[in-house]
Amino acid sequence: MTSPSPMPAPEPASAPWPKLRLRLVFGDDAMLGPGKVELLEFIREEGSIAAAGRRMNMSYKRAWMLVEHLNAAFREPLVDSSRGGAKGGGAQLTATGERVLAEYRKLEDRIAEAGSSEIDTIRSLLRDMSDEK
Amino acid sequence: MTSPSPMPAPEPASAPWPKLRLRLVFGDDAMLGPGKVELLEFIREEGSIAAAGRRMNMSYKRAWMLVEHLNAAFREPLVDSSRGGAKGGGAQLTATGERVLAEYRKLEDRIAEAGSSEIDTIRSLLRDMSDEK
DNA sequence: TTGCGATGTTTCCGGTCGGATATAACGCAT
DNA sequence: ATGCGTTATATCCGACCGGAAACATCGCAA
Repeated sequence: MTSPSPMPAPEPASAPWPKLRLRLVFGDDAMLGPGKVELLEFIREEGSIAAAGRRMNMSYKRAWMLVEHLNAAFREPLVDSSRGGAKGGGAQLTATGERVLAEYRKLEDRIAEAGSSEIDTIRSLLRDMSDEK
Repeated sequence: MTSPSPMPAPEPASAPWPKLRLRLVFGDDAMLGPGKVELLEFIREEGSIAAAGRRMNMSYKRAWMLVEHLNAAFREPLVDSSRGGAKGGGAQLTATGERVLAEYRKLEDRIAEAGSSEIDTIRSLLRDMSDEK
């Protein structure tokens, strides 16, 4: 019988390398990558551009600029922000924003699975990183 | 019946967007992405780091630095270079270099296929790029 | 009506990245 | 021995990026 051990870790936890990052490039300088996506995720959780930026160790200026670029790149804005009000203002994802976020995450999963073979091969060729500074 | 039109284009040719880029991150600043891989490919074709760099509009300094980083990141070097000789010197991929290059390209193909559904969805949400400056 | 907290916007400035440049080392051909 | 073309390496410097900070704006609450 299979061990009933309550292994809560679906991933080995000892081999996060190499980590896969993907970026969608559409146009000369318009792109969607891990950074903007994580920002979207944090905006969704925090309800604020500033708070999301702080959580990512990012200046408000940069966070706001990324949101502006995101909103400009898509037909409909991904982030809806408002000033004033009880809590001073805030921001949340639009339906399109939620959609893009979900789709990107799904894409990540699909890709990690589809490429696991090649990734393993490349990892086997990598230098051991246990002694890196 | 379906039209027997000799549609030769499996892709619309007008919609290369979004283009997918992937990067393998292993460590704090060690990574493998489209840039280094293309450099590997050109070194293989040109037999020279300098020529490959020129082909990519890249200074020799930068090209050489990328090769150095590549060689440092893997157990065995990916590029074997030599100075002097009839043609002044040259560089070519090692067996490991060929392997990594091929594996990365294969990974790209696998991923483009596995993620086509999500990519299409995201593309449908993108602003039309036909009128970009 | 005053205050608050967030968004929106501008200006300033320092660190860093990478190009340009110069130079040395190398090994074969002539 | 000299020349050549490439690899290898150091120095200099301008451009660009992004953070810091200051400030204006907004709308509700007290």
